[in-house]
Amino acid sequence: MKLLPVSLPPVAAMDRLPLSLPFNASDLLWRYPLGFPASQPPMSPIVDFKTHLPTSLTTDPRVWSRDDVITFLRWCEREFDLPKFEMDMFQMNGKALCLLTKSDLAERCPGAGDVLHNVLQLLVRDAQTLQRCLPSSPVTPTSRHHYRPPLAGACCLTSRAPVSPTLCTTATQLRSAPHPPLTASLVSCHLILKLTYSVDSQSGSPQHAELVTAVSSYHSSGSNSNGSNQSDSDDDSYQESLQQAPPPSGSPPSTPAPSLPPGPHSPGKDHATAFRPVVRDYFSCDAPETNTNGRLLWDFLQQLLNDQTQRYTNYIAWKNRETGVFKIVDPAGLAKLWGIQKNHLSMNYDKMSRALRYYYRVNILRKVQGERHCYQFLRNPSELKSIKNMSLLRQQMSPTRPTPPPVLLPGPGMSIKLEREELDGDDSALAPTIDDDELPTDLSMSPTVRSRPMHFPPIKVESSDDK
DNA sequence: CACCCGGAAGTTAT
DNA sequence: CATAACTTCCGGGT
Repeated sequence: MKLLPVSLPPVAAMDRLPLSLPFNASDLLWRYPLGFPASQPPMSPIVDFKTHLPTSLTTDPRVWSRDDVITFLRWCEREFDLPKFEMDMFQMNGKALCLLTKSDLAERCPGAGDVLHNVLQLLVRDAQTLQRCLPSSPVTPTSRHHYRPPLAGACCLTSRAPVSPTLCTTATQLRSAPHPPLTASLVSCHLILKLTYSVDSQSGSPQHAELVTAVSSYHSSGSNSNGSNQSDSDDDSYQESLQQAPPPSGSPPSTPAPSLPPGPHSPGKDHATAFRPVVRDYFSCDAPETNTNGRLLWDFLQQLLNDQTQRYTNYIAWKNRETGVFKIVDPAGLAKLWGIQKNHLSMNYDKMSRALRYYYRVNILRKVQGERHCYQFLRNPSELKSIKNMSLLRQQMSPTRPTPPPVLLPGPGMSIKLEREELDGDDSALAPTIDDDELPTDLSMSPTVRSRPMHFPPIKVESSDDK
């Protein structure tokens, strides 16, 4: 009997991707999530079973015909060594199948209901996620906008009823077509916001108005986003229209760059066979639960930093990719982008940098001392995602959170900085070697977590290309 | 004055 | 409802 596709994969499978190792020679790939296609991290067991779906089936079970349902059930019998299904009990299309509860399924196929239910749930959830994922720029709103029901008017940008083969074509084209420059992304953002809000009968609401003006405002400020002061007070310059707004300075012309995960997807049946493998190249879409998709700040920064066409180098750029050191070139501009991403339109560098500082305590980031706007990633993206998984797993598997090991608090007069300098030792290491179990992922101010001292002394970085 | 730091409290999505 | 991950504000240091 094969591994059942249950919701929670074994911890060992999730937290030990090859790339999550401490930084040995082969791990220099760690700053290059976009280099993965050549050496993809292995798929999680959850996702893996989908690769074996009959090619005649789309990945979205909700669009299956009756025949598809039968095909799927036959496949499940084989794939999971299930007892033979009574096919008369499944004279329904995929949509109906998906509506069956676990107990419904258990009635229809005793002993296999759970498996069937899990498989279907995973397929549905994945399909839903992929639909939400359509806009691929990191500078687009995530969760709160895309979790709304698909909207006809927005389908070209966000999602569409799952059956459309045209979307499949569109999605493929989107991936292969020249990637829109930032301006286009923001216009898309604007359109998505407008359309999704109008669904809620909120068009014209203060929030709606604010969103639109904020994007416009960003465009107008983009022309002079040279790192100079551009704080909250620029919210009063909304005059420029989106169409007239110039792209951010130095924004390169459109270039092919299907770089920003996740890619668009729809399971149009005719295209499913050819389409499915392509979609899986975007590993961030492989595991919906772990796809932060730019919602988290570190992920957002990584996406900007690793943009294949380097569209965001005027905002943020690697200083040393190997060591994870990067520089925020345009603090105000980057903060704006982050604000748009999170729909916190009064975001500024002060606030964003506070969020960055919270990463210090969990060893995701550290400051490059003496270098303005320079930070260093201490963990690669795959590690961070793995850690996130572990954290989730822990919460789901144990009713009580394990208490962190006792840590000596620095005395009242002792600053953390001093302690860091005293620690010393593994400074020469390219990157820290911490047991994942030690790494807190909770950024909250909980005293149980906060007391952990930093392990790494501040570093100096060669600043040849920086003043 | 612009960073940078971290405490404290609040917010939002999950 | 609990929690994670910020967001917002701020006083203090460089």
